Amino acid sequence: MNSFELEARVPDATVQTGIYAKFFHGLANPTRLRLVEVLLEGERSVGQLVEAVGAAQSQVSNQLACLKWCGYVTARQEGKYVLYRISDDRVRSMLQLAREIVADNAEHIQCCTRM
Amino acid sequence: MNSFELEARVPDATVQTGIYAKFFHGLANPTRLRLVEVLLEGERSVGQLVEAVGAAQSQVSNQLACLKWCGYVTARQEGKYVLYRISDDRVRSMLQLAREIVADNAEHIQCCTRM
DNA sequence: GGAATATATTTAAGTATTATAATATAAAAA
DNA sequence: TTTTTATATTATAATACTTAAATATATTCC
Repeated sequence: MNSFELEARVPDATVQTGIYAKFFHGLANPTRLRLVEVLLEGERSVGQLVEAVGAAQSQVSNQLACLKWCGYVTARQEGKYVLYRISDDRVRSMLQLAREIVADNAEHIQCCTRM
Repeated sequence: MNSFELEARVPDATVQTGIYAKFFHGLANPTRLRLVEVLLEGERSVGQLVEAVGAAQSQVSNQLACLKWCGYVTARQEGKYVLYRISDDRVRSMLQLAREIVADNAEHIQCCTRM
């Protein structure tokens, strides 16, 4: 039984929810979130991103691939460079909203020790 | 060396980013996201949530604990029930924004196979 | 107080993610 | 065409997450 057949047994709401969970998963990693933050300042090459986030080149490349799958970024080749940019500027609003929510609920937020 | 000492060596931006990454991680799981969606309709007991999302009681309880750590929900005891609710209604806006971004970038989004 | 119900915690096994290192590809420069 | 530079892919070991089952706690009802 493949994943399509599996999903057919699950209520629609649940399938849909899975897509958004994956979407949020894109931002659920410090390196990826940092990459998104840097890219919100403008288009960057992989090399520039490696320097900006201070992670290994292969990791940055892998995480960029993940962000691309999730639809956060798009890439274009420019000579020997590959330039990445944010696909949709509303990501900026989403991060801003998250910052506000976290700030205003600081007393409820602790360091997540489980899960 | 504990986590505080470790964090002291990392640039501030990175530490801050970690908090938001954890915050997004709260929504990066289908069961938790579904719980948040149900709770956006109103306060619910654990039992009601178990029925609504169709997961085991212990899992729901664990995921609720995670959402509580992340600051998404707060709980209060009401007799023998524990009632959960969304801490901040702006979570609704965040989910709506995510839906719009996903919808408008459908062509870039594929099923994330790596990471 | 004891049984029943509601919720929380713990444990363990299975699975997925992450970081690192090594290797591969592809464009540009020499 | 060889070398260099930029990026992508793959493999793997370490870690984290998820799920399910078992058990614990806490409240109400009898």
